[in-house]
Amino acid sequence: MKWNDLNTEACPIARAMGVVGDRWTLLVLRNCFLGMRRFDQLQEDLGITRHVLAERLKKLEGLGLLRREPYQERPLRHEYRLTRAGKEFAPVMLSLSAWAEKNLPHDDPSPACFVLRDQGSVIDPVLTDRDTHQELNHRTVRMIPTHKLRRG
Amino acid sequence: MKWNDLNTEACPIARAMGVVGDRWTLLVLRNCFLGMRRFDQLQEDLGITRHVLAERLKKLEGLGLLRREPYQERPLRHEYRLTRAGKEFAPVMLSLSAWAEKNLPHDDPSPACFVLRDQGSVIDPVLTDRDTHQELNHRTVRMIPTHKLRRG
DNA sequence: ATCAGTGAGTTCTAAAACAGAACTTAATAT
DNA sequence: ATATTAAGTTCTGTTTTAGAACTCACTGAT
Repeated sequence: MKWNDLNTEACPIARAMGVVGDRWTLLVLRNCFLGMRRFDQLQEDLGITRHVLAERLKKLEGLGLLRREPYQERPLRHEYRLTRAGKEFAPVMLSLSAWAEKNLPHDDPSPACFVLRDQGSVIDPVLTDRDTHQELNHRTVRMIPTHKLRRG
Repeated sequence: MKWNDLNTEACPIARAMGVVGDRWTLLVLRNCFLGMRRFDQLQEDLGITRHVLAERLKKLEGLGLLRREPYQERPLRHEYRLTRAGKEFAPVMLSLSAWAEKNLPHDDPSPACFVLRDQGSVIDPVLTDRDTHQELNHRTVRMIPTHKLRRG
């Protein structure tokens, strides 16, 4: 399994590792969710080197999570915006954040949080099954090789 | 922000990046969810170098997602098991996997999948709010700096 | 008692990725 | 002409990772 073609792996978790499995990418995405779109703003806020930021933005564009759009001409300048696929990453970000808040505790409060767009109230996320409405967690869910699926 | 003390960051997403933001860690966890516990089995299945695997297992143990337990004496041998915190990572794994299946498509079916423990049926995960039962996605959720929270 | 095998690592060298800083390019503003 | 801005690119040195070989404590067979 080679790092540079994880995107060709049949396992979705391996392909997902191709997205978040390196330094900085997850934080670039977080800042995009917070509304940042410009290279310099991302660079300054994250303290990432310009070299690596440029590489990550290209990667995220290539994977289809961000798209590069001109926001002015003369001089031509581009900004980065979340695509549909990028926006759909929100539930993952939310799950991950909730997991970390619970399981990697820290004294200070989180500097950012997720709220319901309408009510503005803080979210307590639960993963559920769309059909049965059961809560999905380690007690209710099992991971198995696909070939061991019953009737499938 | 230094890689080696991401765990001291106030932002849970930054701390989460300290867990999954490097090569292999996510796949080590996936294999643990699939029931693998032994060093050699993980090494062979993943094709990771022994050096890096040893380092990742130490990291995951240090973060509290795995614990190292003797499974025989003479010679003393240890295996790695998911802790409570490790098991609670399941919803993240599930969200991430579902996101990747949808947004990083691949021709072949996934070699592993999540099923309901009781029914054995394949899962269609939805993230919801525990209080309002609203579905949580980019249309219903917003990420904001904590200091901009209304009433709080 | 020797000798091959097992499981869980450790050690070595070379390649790749990353950090930190300086440089480039096209334009505007002074 | 000179400085400033935004979005990169290029350079050098350090850290991580890949790939292979080696170690260590035992077991079981010869």
